[in-house]
Order: sequence, then C-alpha cells, then structure tokens
Amino acid sequence: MDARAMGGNKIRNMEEFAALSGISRPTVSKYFNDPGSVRASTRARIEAALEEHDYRPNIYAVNQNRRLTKNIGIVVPYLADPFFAEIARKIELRCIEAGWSPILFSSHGEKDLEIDILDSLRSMKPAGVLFAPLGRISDRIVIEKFCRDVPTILFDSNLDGIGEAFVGSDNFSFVSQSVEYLTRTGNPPILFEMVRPANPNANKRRKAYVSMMERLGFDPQIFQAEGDGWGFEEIGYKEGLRFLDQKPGRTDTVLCSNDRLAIGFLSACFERGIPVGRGETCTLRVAAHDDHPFSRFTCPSLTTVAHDYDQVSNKVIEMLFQLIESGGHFESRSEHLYPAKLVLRSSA
Amino acid sequence: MDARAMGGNKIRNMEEFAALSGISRPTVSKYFNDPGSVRASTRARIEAALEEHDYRPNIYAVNQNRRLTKNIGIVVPYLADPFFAEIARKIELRCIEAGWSPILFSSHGEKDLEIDILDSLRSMKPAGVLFAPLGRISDRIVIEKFCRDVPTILFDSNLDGIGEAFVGSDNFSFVSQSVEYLTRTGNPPILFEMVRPANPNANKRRKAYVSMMERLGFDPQIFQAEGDGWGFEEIGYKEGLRFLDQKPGRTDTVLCSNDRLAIGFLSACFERGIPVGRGETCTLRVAAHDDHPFSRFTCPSLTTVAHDYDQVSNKVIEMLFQLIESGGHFESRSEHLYPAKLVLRSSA
DNA sequence: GATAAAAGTTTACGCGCGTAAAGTTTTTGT
DNA sequence: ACAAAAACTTTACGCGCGTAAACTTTTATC
Repeated sequence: MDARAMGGNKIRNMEEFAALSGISRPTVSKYFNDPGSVRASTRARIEAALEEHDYRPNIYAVNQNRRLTKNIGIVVPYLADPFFAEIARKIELRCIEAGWSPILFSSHGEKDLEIDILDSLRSMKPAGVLFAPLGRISDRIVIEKFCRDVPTILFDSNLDGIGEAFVGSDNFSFVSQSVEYLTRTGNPPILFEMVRPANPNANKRRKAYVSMMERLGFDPQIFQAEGDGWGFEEIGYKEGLRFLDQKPGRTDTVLCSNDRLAIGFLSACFERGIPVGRGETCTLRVAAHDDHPFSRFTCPSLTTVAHDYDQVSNKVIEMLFQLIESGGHFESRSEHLYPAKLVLRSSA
Repeated sequence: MDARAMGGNKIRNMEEFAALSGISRPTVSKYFNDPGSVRASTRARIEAALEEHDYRPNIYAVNQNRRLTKNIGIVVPYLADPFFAEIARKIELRCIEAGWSPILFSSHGEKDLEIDILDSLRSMKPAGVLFAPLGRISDRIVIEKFCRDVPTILFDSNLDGIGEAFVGSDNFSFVSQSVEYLTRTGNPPILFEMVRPANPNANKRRKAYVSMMERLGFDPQIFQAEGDGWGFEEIGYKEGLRFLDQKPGRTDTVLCSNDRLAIGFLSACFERGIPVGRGETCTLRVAAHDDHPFSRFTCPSLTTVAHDYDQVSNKVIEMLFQLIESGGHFESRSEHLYPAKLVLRSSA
C-alpha cells in the first residue's frame, strides 16, 4: 500500500486537492473564500475530501493575492497587566468566533517596540486593527501615519483625532462615582496617583477628581507617587509606605488612581498595621478604579469602580466589524465612552 | 511636483525598489535575507535608498518561497495568568532581539482552541515553536502529530516523549524546599490543592509532597479544593473558607500548590480574621509555589518558592535556537529542569 | 599588474493561489 | 419541456519574491 492510498498522505497544493475532490481548482478556491458561495452538492464533495486528506490552503499564497487578509491586529501596551490580558482575551475570542484571525501584540511598555509592531502590522495587510496605545510616550506622528494606512480603532486610551473611532471607559464616570461615594459615606478622599502616569486616562482621572471635589465644595488634595514604568504595584507599595509615614493632609480616605496602585498601597497599609475598611475599628478607607481581576482578593477586598469589560469589548468588536464592512473608513470619527460601575467591597 | 519626486512615494515591489537603489533585484533580495552577505558598498547604497523610500518586502511573498519562515510560535495555556504573561514577555523580547518574529498565542484554557492554534501554526511554517500545553485536557494525539511536523520545544508542563526537548522547573525542588522549611521552622504542612488540577505540575507537586513528608517521618495530609477552570484565586478563596470552617486535621500550616490558590486562600484567612504569618500572634502559616508576580503584595506577603524565570526563559530560547540550527531535530530528546528558590516573606 | 575569487547583473523559472474570460453543464422557473 | 440563470470547467495570467544559471565586473592576493 503506497502513501497515496492512505488517508494521511500530504497534499502539496490546491491543484492536487481539487483533483482528489473531483472539483476544479477555481471552484475549490471559491469554496475556501466562502463555503456558502458554492452549490450544496459540490460543497459536500469538497468537505468529504477534506475529511480524508486534511488539506489547508497555503496562507501566504492566499494572503499575497488578497488586498486585505483575514487578520485582525490587536495591540495592547502591556500584556503582563492582567487588565489588558483580560480584555485581549475577550476580544481575541470574539474575533475567532467570527472567523477572523486575531494576532496579539504587546508593546511591553516600550515606545520603540510599539513603533515596530505598527510597522510589521502594516505589512501584514490586516483587515483591521484594534489598538490600545502606550499613551504619553507614544509616537503620535508614527501612529497617525499608521492609522491613515490601516483601518484602526483605538481603545482604552484615546489619542485625539487619531484612528477611525475610539472605544473606552468614561473616566469621569469612574471618578465621580468613587468621589461621590466616599464623601457621602465618610470624608472626601485624597487622590493617590503617579507623578508621570504612563496612561492618559490617569490625567483625565486627575482632572475629574479636581472638578468633582470642587463641585462638592471640597479641597482637592493629591499625593503624587514617584516612579516610572509599569510596575504599578511596586510603586503603590513603596510610595504607599512613604505616604503613610509622612501623612500628608487628610489621610483617612485614599482614592488610588487605579487598582494596581491600590494593590501595592494596601500591602503597605498591612505592613504598617493600619486597619483598612469601613468598619468602626478601621482608620483608613481605600478605593480605586478599574476592577482589576485581582481586586476581589486583596486584603481587605478592594472597593473600586469597574470597567464595563463586556460593553467595551463588545463595542470594540462591533465597531471593528462595522469598519471592515465600510471598507476601512468611517464618514466621521466617533468616540464611545462607557460608564463605570461602583463595586462595593470591604476597603471603603 | 509629482508623487514620484517626493520621499513618501509608495513602492510596489522589490523590482521597483531595486531600480531606485541602483542595485539588481537578486542582490537586493540577498540583502534582505542577510544584510551581511553583500558588499559593504552595495549595502550602503541599499540602505541609503531604504532611508528615503521606506520599502519592506512583502512578507507573504517572502514566506511563500521559504521552506521555513522567520516566525517563532509561542503558545501558552492561559495568558491572563500573570505567570504566563511574564514568561511570554521575556521569551518574546528575546526572540525580537535575535531578529525573529515571535507570534503569541493563548489557548485560553480551552482544549479545542489549543488544537486550532497548533493547526494554524502548522500552516505558518514557523522556524520553531515554544509550547506550554494545557496539560491534563490536552489532546496528546494531536500534539504528538504536530510535534512530528513542526520543530517544537515544550516548556512549563511536560508531556512525556513529545517535542524535541522540555524545559521547566523542577517540581520536586519546589516542594522539598517548602516542606523542609516549614517543618524545620514549625509544623509539617497540609497540602492545599485542586481536585482536578489543570496542570500536570500539580500532580508532580503532590507526589513530591507525599514523598517528602514520608521521608521526614510525617503523615501527609491533603485538602482537595473543588472547582475547575483557570480561576484559581476564586477557588482558593471559596475552598479556603471551607477549609477554615471545617478545620481538617492539622491546620496551623498550609502549603498551597501554587501562588494563585494562595492569593485566594489568604483572602479567605483575612476575611475570617485569622492572623497569618510566622509571628507569635499568628495562628496560621501559609506558603506556596511559583512566586507569582503579585505574591509580593499579598497580605501578608507570601512566602513561596520561586521559578528561576531567567534561567528557564534563557534555556528555552537557547534550546530553540539550537534546534533551529540543527535543522529542526535533535538526536535525542532532553529534559531540562531548573531548581527553584525559596523566597521568605511574611506569610510563613 | 596579472589572476583567481568574490560579488553583482541578467535572465528565467517556480511557489500556491486569486481571479478573469470563455465555454459547458446543471439548476431554476414557468 | 424549454429558456434563462446559475454554477462549474478549462485556460491563462498575475501577485512579489527566492533562487538557479550563465555571464560580467569588482576586489583581493602575490
């Protein structure tokens, strides 16, 4: 019995497979581009042949001849941040469900890498790109140029006027809820944030904090944590210790700009033996924003304001598919901001 | 001034670019495959032209004509787990440094997705693949077949005899150190693990625990947490509460199979008001394995046994490059296990 | 400065597939 | 049952690049 007689023989190309299936190559090609575009009977014959011989079209040859591929680029600033890992996971699964090939990239917090990624993404001829930029350190010129060439939807952090659309959470919604809750149930909070936040959302949150506090008739107070990079927990911890030791201004209610800072901050509180929470015996309340996947498991569990992960990822996907159907360009750029939801836990 | 006179004009293919650079296409092709393979003077001319016209070879045409591409596949079982995010980050950066194109995949904990990934990876003609399987639920037949076709190195979790090599941490080293430390400085621990662990490492750790305890003359005790999937913190928390309430056997020293379970477990302890640590006032000690990126920030900070991330990722990369140079096949399959390091923090 | 070696040029073919054009067969509607 | 429409077959070309072969030019060696 020679190899050709067995099921596992290797097929070189579509020509050979077409011969085996008894259908002409152009029709087989048509089938692979859209199985519904061929007659049910021929489709059955092709799929029968497919069962036995497990052939797949050469993706490189296919993509060479398409103007656009079936690829979807997904770029996040830092994948080791569980927040991005989680949102990337949702988006990726959605793309797969819809028959696209998501390709995931992480800028790893580095500007040059972000540029490289866009560069190689451009030559990949993706049908669309979902892009969460690094933010402050991003090269706007490069990104702008990229977005002119490749159908791109920004998410998480916005760059004014760049990309076909933006989808993200409404930072004002986060802060207004946290500040309102904290003041209503206790004292107005001091804001704990980084001096040089990597993400533009942090700046928006600071502004929202200030305006919210002023609106409520309180004096905004901000503690700026030193440190750079994406090791937010570490910064929250170290600067949290500094904060606790020097006790600047009001110190019984702290609002961290994001959960990762809060995770570090809570760790510092624990180490200093400061009871955190809303109980009678507690001397400090801590809240934050994002609803990081691990915030349920801090000690005490973190009161925070949650992204509407599902809404955001749904909308991102919806806008992407819409963009692809529109031929890669929208009439006008739209921004979609989703309100956040207060999540009451034990820390405040 | 027409478009051709400007710097930003688009170049269709290598033919056009070669004409602009004044070098023949075959030589330009040679340059892109290995810049060092052409004379310095011609290289300079090509790179000068490259500065002005920013041309890049069509990756699909390139890859179609290569037997193997410059792609490196990286597959992890669950990218939203910071452990894998972190190791993937290291590996990815190494590949980029060395001039390869890493492509990252996450099986998202799903067997079918793992199979799909291997399937599309196969048709990508990667030079090599670094693969951390799901483990228990993986389809061994499919993986075995894949590894016969594509040069693959397994990491993190081993499948006997599959792949060209395995690189990972030595589970016995983890457990022997934790058990030894806990017994030496206090009482022998009870093991807290999942009933149906997703990862084969968990099984090895259980065996190591039992044999280590017996060697030391103690009675092994195991608490098996109910629950499936990759939400380990949640399982650690819920079953931690159950554990604390029913107090099975010795309960003053708990060794969690991994840090993520411990994060949940510590959260449960906090909620029950149980002081954890090695201090006089503490009634419970908790330790675990992995040195998860967040274990420094638990309350109390988690005493654990750390993977040697650097050693493992270095070795994985080293083996991969070696494999590629060897033409995708090793004489014999080797397994490289790295010892872990005890990290003393506050929880035990 | 002669000569061999190295590098570059020209020409040509092949990779695997998308897709157009012209002709043939099958299906659909009445 | 017949005409029109739809689907399929055959033939052919193009995509952008790798690469081999034969030839020419530049560089290294003594």
